[in-house]
Amino acid sequence: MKSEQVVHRFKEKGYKITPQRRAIINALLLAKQPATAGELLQELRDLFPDISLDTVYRNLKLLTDLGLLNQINVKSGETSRFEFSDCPHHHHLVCMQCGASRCLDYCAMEKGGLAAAEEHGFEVVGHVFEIYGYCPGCRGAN
Amino acid sequence: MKSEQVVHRFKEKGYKITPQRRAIINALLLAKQPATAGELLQELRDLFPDISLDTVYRNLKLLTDLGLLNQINVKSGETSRFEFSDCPHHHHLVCMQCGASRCLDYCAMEKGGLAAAEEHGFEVVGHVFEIYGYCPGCRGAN
DNA sequence: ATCGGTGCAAACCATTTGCACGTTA
DNA sequence: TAACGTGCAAATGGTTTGCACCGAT
Repeated sequence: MKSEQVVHRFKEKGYKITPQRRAIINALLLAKQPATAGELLQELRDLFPDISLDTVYRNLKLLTDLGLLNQINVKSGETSRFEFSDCPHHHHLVCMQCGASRCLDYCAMEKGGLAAAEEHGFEVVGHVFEIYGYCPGCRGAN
Repeated sequence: MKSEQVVHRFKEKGYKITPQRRAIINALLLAKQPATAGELLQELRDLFPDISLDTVYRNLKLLTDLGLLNQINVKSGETSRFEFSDCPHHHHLVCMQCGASRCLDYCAMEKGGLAAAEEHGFEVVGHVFEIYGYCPGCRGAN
């Protein structure tokens, strides 16, 4: 997804485009892996020393509500990660040592999960599939 | 799983058995669905008006660390649910309306997820697979 | 000139922790 | 009686909200 497409979606909905918003979008687009609000704040501080964490959260929430971002929840109480949702549907490998989150082009739902859910009369809206473990760099390091 | 088995595991590990502990174990065993700390507190108050939420949390954590409970995380910031882990490995259907959590005898990992993860040199420790949507009772109610 | 967006500070909520006392083994 | 477990209160960490000002449209 390109920055301008996101900006366009914003204008379409009547939202204004601020420098902070552009910066948040760009930081997310440049991120090599799904990012946390805190990580984004760090990077954004370079350009906007005064940007606040609440602005980051507000915009992440807005982008998520617009359906542009996926929110990846790891554990209750742990921080969420965000990524653009336009990439082909996929899930993640989450490293328990370094916290890195790699994308995985395998979807559990496609392999029967959906059918299993609907057997129960459930109307499926979404799903989470996350694998925890240690990435190659961290294996055995602990 | 029976209450006495759990108690036995506790003693084995050198933990003491208190009335509160027994009550928490029983409340979890009786629960019709994975329970939250708050729900458990409510029920426990009948027997122990003075039991505190921290005691519930402490014991849920202990039981989880001993591998006796599964902790089901929904969203970051939302409360976790707990269930005994001795039932055959499975996942959940979580209703976004009423919060009910039904068990599902389908495991995404078994269908190829594990292989997909190991392709990346990842050492798999655990995984989460949760399906969100609306249960039969809540469909269309919103 | 509006009205939405921002920074700041304070509020919130689930969960955790420090401490002194009570209870189990 | 020696740990360990508990209740209480306070701390924590992620996230949200109220408010007054500022900036995009």
